[in-house]
Amino acid sequence: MRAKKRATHRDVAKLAGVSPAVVSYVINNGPRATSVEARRRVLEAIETLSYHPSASARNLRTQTTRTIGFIYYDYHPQSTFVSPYIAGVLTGLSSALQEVRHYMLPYSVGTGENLEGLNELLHSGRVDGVVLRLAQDPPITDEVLEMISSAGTPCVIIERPGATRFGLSAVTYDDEGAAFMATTYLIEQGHRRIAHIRGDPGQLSSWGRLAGYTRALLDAGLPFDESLVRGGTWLPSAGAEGMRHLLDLREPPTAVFAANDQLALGVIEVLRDRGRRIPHDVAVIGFDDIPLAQELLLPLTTVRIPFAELGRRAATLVLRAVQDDSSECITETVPLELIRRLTA
Amino acid sequence: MRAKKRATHRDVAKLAGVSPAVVSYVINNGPRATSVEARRRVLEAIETLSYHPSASARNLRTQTTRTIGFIYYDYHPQSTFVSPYIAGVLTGLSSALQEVRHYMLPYSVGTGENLEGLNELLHSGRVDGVVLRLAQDPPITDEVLEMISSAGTPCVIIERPGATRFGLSAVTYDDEGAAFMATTYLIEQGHRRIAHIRGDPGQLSSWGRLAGYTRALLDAGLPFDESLVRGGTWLPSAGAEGMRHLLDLREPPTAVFAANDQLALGVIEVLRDRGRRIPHDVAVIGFDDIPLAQELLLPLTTVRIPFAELGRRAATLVLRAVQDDSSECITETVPLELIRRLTA
DNA sequence: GTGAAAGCGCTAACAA
DNA sequence: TTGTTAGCGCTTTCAC
Repeated sequence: MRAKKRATHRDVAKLAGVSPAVVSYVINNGPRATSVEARRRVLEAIETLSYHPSASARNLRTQTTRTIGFIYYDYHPQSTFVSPYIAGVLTGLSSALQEVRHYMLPYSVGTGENLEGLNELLHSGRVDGVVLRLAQDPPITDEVLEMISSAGTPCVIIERPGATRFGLSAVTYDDEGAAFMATTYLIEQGHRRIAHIRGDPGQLSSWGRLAGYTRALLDAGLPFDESLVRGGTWLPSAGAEGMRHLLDLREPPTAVFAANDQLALGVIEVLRDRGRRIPHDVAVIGFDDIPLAQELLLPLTTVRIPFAELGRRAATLVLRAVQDDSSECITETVPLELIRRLTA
Repeated sequence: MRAKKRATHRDVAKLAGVSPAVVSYVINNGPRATSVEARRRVLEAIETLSYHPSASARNLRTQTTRTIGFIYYDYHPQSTFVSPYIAGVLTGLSSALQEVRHYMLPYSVGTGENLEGLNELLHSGRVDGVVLRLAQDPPITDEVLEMISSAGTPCVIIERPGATRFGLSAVTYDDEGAAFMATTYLIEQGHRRIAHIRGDPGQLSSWGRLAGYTRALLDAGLPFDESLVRGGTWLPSAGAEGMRHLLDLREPPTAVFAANDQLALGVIEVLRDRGRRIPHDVAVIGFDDIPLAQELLLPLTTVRIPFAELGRRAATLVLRAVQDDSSECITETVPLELIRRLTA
């Protein structure tokens, strides 16, 4: 059954009694006009033969593939896609591409041999362009950027501004501004002692969020109290430990701004164990808006990062760059939003 | 810069002073042997020209693409990849493919027009085979299966046994058996009143898990008490509501087997609010082992579904089917494991 | 062990 | 409006 050979455009042409060129004109609606009659016959022949153009032949002929690579850095080879961050981007990117009949080819880098594979991917013409989502720090980053830049493949970076050195477009967001917004919101609610659980100091986001928190305090004329800043990783356990320390303070905070939702989860667990009421005794704000945040018994107030939107915008930018070689490279910053739920 | 044309095998041949055929022999290590000297010169020329073979040309010539499609059903277009289920499969599948230098092309179905796109994907020769991960019930399923089957593309189904009607291989797991195992474990711990929070009755898993729970009770000579079965969706809220009812019973259960981890999360929140100690007063077991399960302050005892492993096995099967057209179709069942943590 | 040449299936330039 | 044909870059058969 699979032995039966697929029909080609020649078969269609023969059956329809036209030349192969006309078949192409009909399929592609151009670049030449066709008579109504010819068109009808071709369409009919296509139908009866259940003809589908060969993607490989088209790709070769047109030197284009309708495919965009999604290059991502592999933090945890065991569970890459499980991270809501990459997953969200992937969702937006793939659906945006699918809407315009393009395909997405995910490719993970992180190990040396994958890097060689990436080079091949970039140079083999398998993709028309790429979207990049790398971690913000590891040394691999520059190597990858260098590789992509020198391959000349149109590229858009997600979540990493300032790749301007390589002349690449980017879609990013403003950690500092959002942290400022979240903290200011707490202040407006009347809080005066506001703690911050920070993330991994090895990642830029962590610093941006800390900076926004600090600026909000200073702007409001509140003192910056170092003992109110805890944490140091992105995991719930750090949130829990941080909160325990904070509660043991002589003057505990009445509100906590956690650098991400996982930390906030840990914070909340401890508050519950200690019998504190949320948000009455202690208010909590997270960051990211992971899916679980709204499914909790006590839905989490948090700053939403619209990951899917990042992916969609990246799709638009990269497609534009593919189409118009001379399009200038720009950095888009998507606005972040405070999602008010029940914890603050 | 991007205007500069890429080198082709002819350029390499010319520079190395050999014929194009030899370049091919060297690149592919065959099918003909080459002299050491010729090989050296070709390799050198490749290096200096930084030549990379064109994927499109190869695909056309060899009628193969080193690409496997991953077709998935789009429950939530907004957050497809966020589901740990699809995400886990994707992780295993993509890394297994990448290891053998293949590519993965995710394609979401769920809307009518995507279905037409799927047909094109299958017939255009853009992929050598596909892996399918559909929901277990929606009507779209049969249509998709029919389409794939008639396209003759090698295909492996994930998480859905009994597609034997279409003669497709499958990788699946045993819900009933695992539920039996989990419940039996609770019985062995001395529990006599064990509740079950079930999932969405529209999905097969939900029934399998209920069946395993029931069988375990009967096997142990315990009565099946209908009032101990609650739930009806997969969401934490159903777990919470179910647990509230259970606690209000005249004789509340001492253990709960939740049909998935989200439900277990809801169960646990309620137990905490009501001041019950876990697992001392009430033991809780979940199902799935979502990433969060082990990050909780009280890590969750649960049945692990090795999603990444499902993906890896599917990769193996589909690659085999692609290579060997006549390979028979088989169903692999991956074993499920009880992960003992702190809630039971 | 190597070269010449055919041809994978398509698009588009050229000619009519 | 249509037919003819070259050629995208590669692999592989055939001839040497």
